[in-house]
Amino acid sequence: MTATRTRADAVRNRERVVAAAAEVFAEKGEDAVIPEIAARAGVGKGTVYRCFPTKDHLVAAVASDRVRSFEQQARTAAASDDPWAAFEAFIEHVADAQCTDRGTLASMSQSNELPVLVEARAAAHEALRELMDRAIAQGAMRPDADPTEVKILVGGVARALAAAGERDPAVWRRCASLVVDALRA
Amino acid sequence: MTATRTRADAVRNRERVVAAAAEVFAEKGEDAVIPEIAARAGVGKGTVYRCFPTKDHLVAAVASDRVRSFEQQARTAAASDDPWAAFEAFIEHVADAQCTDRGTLASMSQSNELPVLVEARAAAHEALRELMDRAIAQGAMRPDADPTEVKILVGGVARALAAAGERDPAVWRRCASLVVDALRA
Amino acid sequence: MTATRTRADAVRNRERVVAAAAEVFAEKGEDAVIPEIAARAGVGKGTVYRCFPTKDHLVAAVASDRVRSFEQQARTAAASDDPWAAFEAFIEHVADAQCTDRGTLASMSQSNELPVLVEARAAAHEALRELMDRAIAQGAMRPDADPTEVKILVGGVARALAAAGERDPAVWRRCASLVVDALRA
Amino acid sequence: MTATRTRADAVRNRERVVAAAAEVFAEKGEDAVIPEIAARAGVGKGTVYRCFPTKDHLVAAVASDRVRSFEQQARTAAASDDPWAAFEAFIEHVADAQCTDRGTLASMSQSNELPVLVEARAAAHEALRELMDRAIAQGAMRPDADPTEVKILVGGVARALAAAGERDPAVWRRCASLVVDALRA
DNA sequence: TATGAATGAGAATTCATTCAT
DNA sequence: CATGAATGAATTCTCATTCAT
Repeated sequence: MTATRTRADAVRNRERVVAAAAEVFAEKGEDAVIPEIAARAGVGKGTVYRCFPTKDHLVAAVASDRVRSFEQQARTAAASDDPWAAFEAFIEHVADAQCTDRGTLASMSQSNELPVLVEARAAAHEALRELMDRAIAQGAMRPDADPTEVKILVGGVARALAAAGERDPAVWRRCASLVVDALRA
Repeated sequence: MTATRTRADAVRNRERVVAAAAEVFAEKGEDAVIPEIAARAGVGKGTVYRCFPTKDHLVAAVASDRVRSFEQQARTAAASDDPWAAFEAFIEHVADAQCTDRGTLASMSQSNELPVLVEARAAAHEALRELMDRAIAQGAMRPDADPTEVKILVGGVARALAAAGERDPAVWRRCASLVVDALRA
Repeated sequence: MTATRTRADAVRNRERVVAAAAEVFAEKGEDAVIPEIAARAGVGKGTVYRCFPTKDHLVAAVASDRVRSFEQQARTAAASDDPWAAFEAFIEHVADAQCTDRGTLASMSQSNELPVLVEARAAAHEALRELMDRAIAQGAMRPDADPTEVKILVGGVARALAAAGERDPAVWRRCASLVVDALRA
Repeated sequence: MTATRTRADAVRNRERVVAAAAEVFAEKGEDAVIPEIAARAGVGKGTVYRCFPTKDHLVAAVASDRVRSFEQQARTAAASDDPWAAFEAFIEHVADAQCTDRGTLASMSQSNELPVLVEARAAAHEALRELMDRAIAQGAMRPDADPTEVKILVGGVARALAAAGERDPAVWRRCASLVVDALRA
């Protein structure tokens, strides 16, 4: 019971750290530093290292949170009556989310092979595969469409928009639309 | 004579530095360091700083060289009898070039706004616009195709493939093909 | 009753901490850290600090335990019928004990001047002096032999063997034998 | 020629760093830190790292300097007409030198296996072996005397004296005398 | 009282940039 | 001019110690 109380604080701090990290990664990308994350979270550096033994663990935690969220949305989309429409919406959502942080999270975590992130990626890949299989079965998506290439195109658009510093939502919406067009049956 | 000689040496040094930097950026990406570039060029660090006042100036020089090369190829393609076919070849070439250095140069220079690079980007943009205008006029490219989006898609594929550490040329060729498909009339 | 119970728990905790610390100091030497000692003792770090206000106090406690044990053995040896033989056995035992933990405890506590350790050292010194006085009186030990030098030689052999990472018992047995030879009448 | 001038400065700095390191190691032992060494040498931290890529390299440099000096003295002693007397003098000198820095350098470098130090140790070992072989041939040293044990005893005395904080030269002179006695034929 | 979360000073190390030679 | 030695700010990460629960 006493432990529960203490844990509550720790959980709150951990969440603050993750939230602050997400913010700082989004703003600074590769240049994000632990001291700023700690300051933004309102905790000491030591607390960050208590929650995440290395910076990579923190990156993995933030990135896998996002990837897990994509997975959930892909699963929901796959259960839709109109998988193709759900796929279109999914792509748009993913591009949107990745653009929000200027794509920096994706590039930061690219070489991160910590299990939590590796597993999240695999799960998301499976979910996307199922969604696409249904869209193909529906006859709306070209039969040779592959989840790997979708990830490359969508992730690439996010990265490129970030690189260009492009902020106009219309631009990425149009890019997402091109990706969708490329996959249409 | 002495001055000429000296000037010639300086030019040679500058070229060596740029060449060495291109190599090291391609290999090490963000982890490229000045000492290694200087060593690879066979000059002292001081010489690098004589040619380029900051590391960013060196990045801009290397990146703008590449962008200028793309510009030239776009201009040549625009002069082709079959602009659409030339466009397809151009896309493939650009993707290839960016994959060669694993996209690291692109990401390194993304936030670099030095004039030499800004101008090179603008010139390349114009050249690509002309190439695409001709392909559209030819009726082979969708009329609403925009150079901005092409750069985003192609640059994005290169970045994403680099991020994934994807080495298989077949993968990026297939991605490039999807991009082309998305732009076909 | 409650107070007694509590006191009993506290004593048990203190003993656990000391035992765990002795283990960890022996294994890790200077790299021993409080968190591991606490974990090994099955208590929280806070409990360690309740028992010992600083790490030095803990080191002093562990080291003085060992020194006190040496004192007891020296006293027993001094009461022997053959003090010289008892001295030889004592030297061997001490060298053995110090080698067991690779001499790390001795080096860790070398600059520790907390009273508990200072007093233990003084008591052990007295006990050794008595043992040696008897061996000298017996005519087996050189009359000018001094406890200070014995401690230096034996402690030194232990430290040096630890430093060399020497594990072969034959080596330190031979060194101990040289020390004994040097003291023989 | 120009290079020679520059090198002169660098050499001076390197020597300052080594000297400062020897001082700080002697005073602080394992607690010696690079910033203090740099400050004592009157250079920036970066300069220390320019001379020695890691702290271990610096430790190895300082320690091997000393070991090489011991080697030279052992070689000179081995060439003496009276090897036993030279051995006695050598032992006294070594104990003296090791006591000067409270033996801390010996313990710091114990686990350092950088080639410069490994080689210095091996050379010193050979020199000591030759000196002892001559003393044994002279009939003054016990025939079973072994360089390894001598190093253990002498190094041990130095360490133990350091540990005891013993400063009185008479004490270590007497200890050295005991070591010599133990080795006498 | 016991716990362990939080702290933050401080360590090793790196590297862009400056400047004496 | 070229060189590379020197600098020191900045980064990641550790751990003794404190203190809220």
